[in-house]
Amino acid sequence: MANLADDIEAFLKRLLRESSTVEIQRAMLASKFNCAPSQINYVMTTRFTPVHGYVVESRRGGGGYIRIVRLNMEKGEALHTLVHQRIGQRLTQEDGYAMLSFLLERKLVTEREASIMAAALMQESLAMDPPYAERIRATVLKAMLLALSRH
Amino acid sequence: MANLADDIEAFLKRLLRESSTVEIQRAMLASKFNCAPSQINYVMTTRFTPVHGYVVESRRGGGGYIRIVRLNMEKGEALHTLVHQRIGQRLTQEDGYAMLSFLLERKLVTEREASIMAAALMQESLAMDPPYAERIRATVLKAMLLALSRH
DNA sequence: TTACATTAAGGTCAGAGAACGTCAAACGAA
DNA sequence: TTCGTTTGACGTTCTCTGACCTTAATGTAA
Repeated sequence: MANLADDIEAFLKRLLRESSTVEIQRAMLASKFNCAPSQINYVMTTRFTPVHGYVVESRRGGGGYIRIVRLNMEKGEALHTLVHQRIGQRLTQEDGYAMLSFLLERKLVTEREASIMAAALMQESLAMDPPYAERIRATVLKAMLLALSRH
Repeated sequence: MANLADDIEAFLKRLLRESSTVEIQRAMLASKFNCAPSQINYVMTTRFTPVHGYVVESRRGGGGYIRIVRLNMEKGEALHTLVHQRIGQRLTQEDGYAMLSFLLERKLVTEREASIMAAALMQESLAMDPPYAERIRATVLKAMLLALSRH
């Protein structure tokens, strides 16, 4: 117990109780805990994943940082249930749309938001052969923007 | 974290909220921020590209200048332009995110909406091998829902 | 007027520096 | 042994600078 990773986790979570976002510099934090900088990455990947309710963003280069964002679990409980229990490895378009109308009913998303997501899930947005990521992404974004322009 | 490029970007964008055109002298701006003149070019090429919604014109020699023009578009027009002119057959994550910040700056999307779209464009959402549509869609929807729970 | 020189801009590019990321190997407690 | 932890070497990305280049306006002498 009381190993380094746990200490760093505790330290960060204490900060995250104050505010929903914490921004640190990797080298700073590492020197504060007298460890290798890569230890910070280890803590991020083992303790601050979306499954744990956090999202980690970072930027390299001068002025770089690591930012941890605490997800709103209570408010997002339905969302987390969907993410972690209802959506498996695969998802059909119909099932996806069904979830969207569920989210709409519960007023967890606005109509605009639902239409954005529907666009991203459209068969036409995702079916590509060969499906290189950049091509798919272009199609997806176009679809989402077109969906927006209907409102 | 207080890097120069971000400061200069913020300074210029504040000016660009007042008027749609800003004209500066490179050396002036550089000395105002205590940096090398070429730093200004760096800011231009990384933050004020057409994808970000800006056009930069300049002239050398005596009386030279750098002029930044904010592309001013109505809502429908902006979306239409993005879809039909800025997004080609392929789209990198970087360019996609730049467009999202363009949409946010112009208040054409809310932060929630932008974060949904960012999620759909994430490399992790789209890079799958082999990328059958149903698998991609599952990843994409998970990502979008997680994005929602940040608000 | 022409031609050339000077001065006053901005442009480009390579390289250094500043962060963060990855991964395999070593370590260590249960 | 096993599995989570920890480190260090090496990689990638973003920022920033300085030397050198190009272009435009102006001044000057023939």
